[in-house]
Order: sequence, then structure tokens, then C-alpha cells
Amino acid sequence: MAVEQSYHHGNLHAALLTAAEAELEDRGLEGFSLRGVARRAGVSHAAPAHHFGDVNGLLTALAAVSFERFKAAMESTAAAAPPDPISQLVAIGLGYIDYATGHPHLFGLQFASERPDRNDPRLARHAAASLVTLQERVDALVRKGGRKSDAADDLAPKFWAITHGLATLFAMRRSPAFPTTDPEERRMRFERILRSVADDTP
Amino acid sequence: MAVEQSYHHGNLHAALLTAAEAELEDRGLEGFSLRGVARRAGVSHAAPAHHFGDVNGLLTALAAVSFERFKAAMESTAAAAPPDPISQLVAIGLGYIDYATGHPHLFGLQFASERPDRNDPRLARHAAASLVTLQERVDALVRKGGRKSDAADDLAPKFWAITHGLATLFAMRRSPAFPTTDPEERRMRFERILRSVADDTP
DNA sequence: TGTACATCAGTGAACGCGCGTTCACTGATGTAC
DNA sequence: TGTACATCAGTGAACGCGCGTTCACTGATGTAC
Repeated sequence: MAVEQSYHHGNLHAALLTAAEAELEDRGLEGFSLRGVARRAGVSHAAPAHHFGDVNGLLTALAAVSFERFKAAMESTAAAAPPDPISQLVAIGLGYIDYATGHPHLFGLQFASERPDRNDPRLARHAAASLVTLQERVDALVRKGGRKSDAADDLAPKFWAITHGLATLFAMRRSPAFPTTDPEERRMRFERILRSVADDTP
Repeated sequence: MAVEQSYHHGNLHAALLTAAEAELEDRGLEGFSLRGVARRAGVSHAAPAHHFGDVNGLLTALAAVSFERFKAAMESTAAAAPPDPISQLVAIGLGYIDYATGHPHLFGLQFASERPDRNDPRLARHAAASLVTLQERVDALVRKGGRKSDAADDLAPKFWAITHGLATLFAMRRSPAFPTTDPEERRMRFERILRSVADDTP
């Protein structure tokens, strides 16, 4: 850092988000504290208030950023996959699971915490946008046809639920019954399961 | 209570678990405190230590109890359902979702918290037993036959994941994209989706 | 180019709070004889 | 049946801790003229 000796930080907003992410992934939501974030950023613990109001404001901003990156991660997985609608949808699911595995506490903040303010426009926007990513692939698949019409209505919730279930249960090791297996094998199993849901033409 | 004026409580162990459940469902895991539990039980805040050691001991015991009731809830839903293997499995899934909906924070404690001691034998036993309930129905369904063999291997994780995904995303209202609908309609949708996973004979 | 002044960003001390845990204690219960 | 004593269950006061928030402040930056 070239600005180290300066009184003003210059980019504290971004630095605090980075520190908050590290704090969250290290200590979990229960151990997360504003003072811990400030410590990591090397700044007085009163400084964050200037940028985020209070601790929930910071968590809200962090959740929004995480949804943004979550969406980008899914899109990039899909970009590397074959263009047919089924492979595209499966790729979105795998990207979803990979993100949850790689950032378990950010993922938990996005979906399982009551601390972010869900009415915050920025958070709401990014949360909705990340789901559009999945919905678009479902729509493309349904448009292709060859699918029972009532099953088509259920495809989005069904595919989303199985992806979310795999992400939380298996990727986050919260599965007492299924031993952690080789990561490559696990990924193949995820892919097989997701494909079986995406590809249920009669 | 007939023992109200007595110095000794008589059944404080059970009373503390009841109070802990109320505290958890009222204030969530983040707001849960040992002192709050003692307050609810009308007892000194040093008393719980006698029965559970520390706060995590209490949460561990509560998680074990919750797994026990979770299993019982699934079994009773299944008992009221038709005896064919598919209906039985679907009923287990619906019982799973109902429990999560009715006791969101207990459910979160069971599956998404790092505070209970997962190595506690009693907790581990009840957690494993509750999944056996699901596995048995899957086994019965596979034994009946008429199913592709590799799909049979994936059926348990697949069914479990979709059930868990529906429970966490929809039942707990963490679904930004799907508006909360009429409970009866929602239940029918859950049933339709679960059945489509259970009944994928080629 | 230089000066005055407003605005902004971060400081550091202070506050009050609720928490979990410890510990000497006391009241109640059960058991031995 | 009665007494002495050990054990058990719950008390209440005390502790130290880290937390979020507030607030008067100071150092740095930007702008007007």
C-alpha cells in the first residue's frame, strides 16, 4: 500500500468489505464483529460507521456483493459448458454448488441469515438478478419443448431446490450420513443428479 | 405447578430444555442466551450449568431432542399415508418439510449450526436415526424394482437433497423469487415435485 | 499562485450492556444406623 | 421412629470480557476567490 502513512485511507469502503469477508469466513456469522473487521482493516473501530451506518448495514452490503459474485460465478461456469439447454442448466447448478462450497459463510449470509436487510434495494436487486440467471436457463430448456407442460411449471423450483439442497447438505459437510468422498467423484455425482432432474423428458 | 414453592425444582432438566426451545424459536440462534433460558424457566442463571455444563452443552442436548422429534414427525406422516413405497417416501419428505416449517430455528440448529457438539454420542445417534427413516423408504422403493440401477444409487441423496432444498428455500420463506402462496397449494406443489423425483421409473 | 474556509474521513476515549462462568453458600432430600 | 450426616440441586453475588454506539476531536482534502 502506497498510502499507508496517510491519515485518510482513500478506499476504506472497499477495504472494509474485504475485511468483513475475511472476518466472516474466519469466524462465522456468530463470531462476526464490527471491531474485528476494523482490526483487520487496520482502522479505528468507529470508522465503519461512517461508511455503513451500523453493523447490519455492513452485513447488508456484504450480502449484496456476495450475490453479485455468486451470479458471476454461475455465469462463468455456464460459459465454459456446452451450449445445449440441458448442459447450460446443469452448469448453473454446478456453479451454484461450487460457490457455496468455496464461500460457505457468505453463502449462509445470502440465504440463511436474518441480519442483512432484505428490503435494501441494492441487496434485493442483486439477489433477484442471481436467480434470473437460473430462470433464463430453465426458460430456454422449456422453450426447446419435448416436456410435459405441468412438469415445466415445476422445473424452476424443482431444479433450484435440488441444487440448493445439494449445496447445503453435501458441499457444506452437513451430511451425517454421506461420507465426504473424493471431490472429483462428488462433482460427477452432483452432475449426474442435476442432469437427471434437468433431462426428464418423457 | 404443585412444587412451585419448593427449593428444588424436581424436573429442571426437562424444564430447561422446554425453555431453551422457546428461547430459540423466539430469538433465533443469534439471540439465544443461557441467561434468557434461565429467566424463562424462572431459575437462577447459574442453574443450567448443573445439568448441561455450559451453553453449548444445552444446545447439543436440544439438538438431540429435536432430531428425535423430527424423526417421530416424519414417521407419523408416513403412518397416515398409503402403504405403497412411493407414497411412503413422499410422505417422509412432506413430514420433513412440515417439521422445518413448524420449527425453523430448531431445524436450523439441527443442520446449519456449528454450536452443537456433533461428536456427542446422543446427538449423533438421533441424527443418524432420523436419516435411517428416509433411507428405509428408499430401500423399499428400490427393492420393489422397475428402476434403472445407477439411478437407484443416487436416489437417497437426490431425494434427500430436494426435500432439504424445498424445506430451507420455500418453507422457511428464504425464497426471494417465489411468492408465498396458499399453504394448501404449496403443499400440493411440494407433493407433486417430491413424487416426480420418487417416481422416475423409465 | 496563494490564502481562507468548508467539508470530509478517521480517531480515541468513554459509555452502558448483556453475556458466560465461577464459587462459596444454603436449603432440601435421602440414607445409615 | 428418630437422629446424624452426606449428597444433591439451586442461589446470588462477583468477575472479566468484548461488544456496538456515541461524540468531540483532528488531520487531510477540496474549493472559492
